[in-house]
Amino acid sequence: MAGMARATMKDVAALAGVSPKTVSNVVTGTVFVRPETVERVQAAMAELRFVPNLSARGLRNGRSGTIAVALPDLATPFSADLLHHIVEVAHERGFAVQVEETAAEPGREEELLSRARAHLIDGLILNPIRLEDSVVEHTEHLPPVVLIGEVEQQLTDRVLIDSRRASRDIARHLIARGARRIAVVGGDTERAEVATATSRVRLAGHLDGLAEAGIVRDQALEIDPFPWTTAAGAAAVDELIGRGVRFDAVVAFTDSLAIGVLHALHARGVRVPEDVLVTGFDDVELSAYASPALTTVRLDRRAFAEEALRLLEDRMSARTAPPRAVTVPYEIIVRASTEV
Amino acid sequence: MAGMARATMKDVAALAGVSPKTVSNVVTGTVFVRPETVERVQAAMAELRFVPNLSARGLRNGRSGTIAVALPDLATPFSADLLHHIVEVAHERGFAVQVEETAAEPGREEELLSRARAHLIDGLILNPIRLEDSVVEHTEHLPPVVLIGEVEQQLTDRVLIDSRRASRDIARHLIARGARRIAVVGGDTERAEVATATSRVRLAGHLDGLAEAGIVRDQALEIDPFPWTTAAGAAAVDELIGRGVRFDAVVAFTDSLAIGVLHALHARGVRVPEDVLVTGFDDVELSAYASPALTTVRLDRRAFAEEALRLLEDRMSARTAPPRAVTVPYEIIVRASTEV
DNA sequence: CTGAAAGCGCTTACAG
DNA sequence: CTGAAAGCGCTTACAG
Repeated sequence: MAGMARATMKDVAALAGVSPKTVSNVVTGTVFVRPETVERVQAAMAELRFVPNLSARGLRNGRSGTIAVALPDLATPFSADLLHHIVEVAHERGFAVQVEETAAEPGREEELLSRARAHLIDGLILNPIRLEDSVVEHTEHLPPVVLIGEVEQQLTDRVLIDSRRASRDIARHLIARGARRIAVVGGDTERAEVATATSRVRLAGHLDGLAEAGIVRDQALEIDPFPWTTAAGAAAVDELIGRGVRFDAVVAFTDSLAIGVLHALHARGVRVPEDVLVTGFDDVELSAYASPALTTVRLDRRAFAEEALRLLEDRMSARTAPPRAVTVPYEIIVRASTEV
Repeated sequence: MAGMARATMKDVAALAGVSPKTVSNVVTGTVFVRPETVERVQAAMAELRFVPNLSARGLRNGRSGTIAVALPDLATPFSADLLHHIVEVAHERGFAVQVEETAAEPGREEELLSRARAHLIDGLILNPIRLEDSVVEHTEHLPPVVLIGEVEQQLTDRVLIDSRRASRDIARHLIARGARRIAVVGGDTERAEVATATSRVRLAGHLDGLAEAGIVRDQALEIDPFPWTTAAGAAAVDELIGRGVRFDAVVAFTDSLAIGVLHALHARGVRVPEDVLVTGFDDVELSAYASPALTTVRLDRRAFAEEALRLLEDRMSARTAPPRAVTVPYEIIVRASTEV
């Protein structure tokens, strides 16, 4: 706004012949003001094109009306759709949304948390990927934080899906269709130490499913590429085949990975679902349009966004209440990629 | 931050035994301060966990350090990837990014522009879809605005691709491969009045290509679904086939549409590229992994983001300079969907 | 129902 | 190189 002569409440007050306080009352609408006064003030605001200075309001109120959303990679279809819903819900509730991306550099989550207080933010919705529990521990120095996704600690409000159970359900689904050697793209027991929470939780669920069915785990079937892009999904299949590993199904831990898997199998002349079954996770829009259409796990992303915002707003008004967890339901969507 | 006893510069000054001014000098780094003083101040800041209040700074400076990015639909793979790059570049240059979505409601672009001054924003990157020129006209009441995409007016800084030429090149490519009856998904001459600028510009380029080759336009081949989702692309093909229209190629104005087109053709037993050639626009990550892989138009989205930010920063420091246009190059990527 | 005063936490001239 | 004062534009008690 540099260089522009913005009108202030004082200007509006002068033009309308009232005090700045009255203008403030009209703008915020918290106090009753006589209708003819309101009208005069509004006319003056219109004439001067008055827009309240939110920095000043923020300084005074200690609130900016902005929340931040931090996601690992904004370019991922899943993240993009989630952001879309969060922006929509936030808009309905009067919040602006600031975005941050955390996957690019290792220290970005910590940096973000430490800067969060500075950045005019009333709250933060964070989908953690490498976040150490320790960082979340000193919450008293942070604005309200809601964690979303595969969250393992319990010190913060969080919105979850039961990924472990979903992943087990996928394993059951494949085993029921005859799969015995299920490759896993996105999970690798040997690398569990450095893996993301998402990877660990989904792998655990998968292993639950194997164990139930009495199938012995074969770590040669597990591969966890980074990052979880479509290209990486395709490369993972090439790698497995290169290793000479036989498999009759592939579980991919995101749809983006799964679409790469489908592509690589197709390129090698492996038929899906006749030779190999394939599943994804997330149900992004394109999954229904993959060839063949992809069996996957759908969660209600709108509900996800709503719950996150609700927790955040509740936390803003009750800083010391005990942390809460909300679980959003999921659903296995069966499509052609596992329809034998 | 409500409820938290945040340390202020005054507190830091008191603890370090200096004046607030000195603390400010240390924080901003604009003035030389004696090293031992710097050290004392930094120790005090660390002890008190001091973080500057950006509302106060913004009020004082008239700058917030935040820019806004407004895109029609954040869930679109193309928008998501563009946002990813903008956030990355903005971060490098010290800006936070606020996002807005404009497609949801008709008046959202106007609303956004009118609120822009209020929302603590130093500048706005806007990908307009229905924006009336009139709105951009009173730029003196807005923060710096850079328009991106298919922009037809010249009153504002803008980053463009030459979509019209790219679309003509696609038509040439198809015609060179024998196509004569090219269906268009995303452009419809009859509906040009209500279409988006993207649709109009790309359709114009397509018609250029037909005209060059002496091919007579057939409006029965044109269809412009809304919104431009994958589902809509599939539906458009069904609609064309339902109309009984024959075609030997399909030009889709985004990759998302094109992937829907591929799916619908496959479902109907139409082979690509043997029976029908298909092209997209944008080169999103998945296009290389479609079946068959998609011929499309690639533009450098990182360059797009960089140019937009550069124009915005230039405009912040020179409000009255004449508006500039930067054109980002594109490239036709030929893949299996047109490889006969 | 409306006014006059004070203050949110910074930074920018103005002095020293 | 550092201090004391003033002010950015709001809103919140405090009076009337």
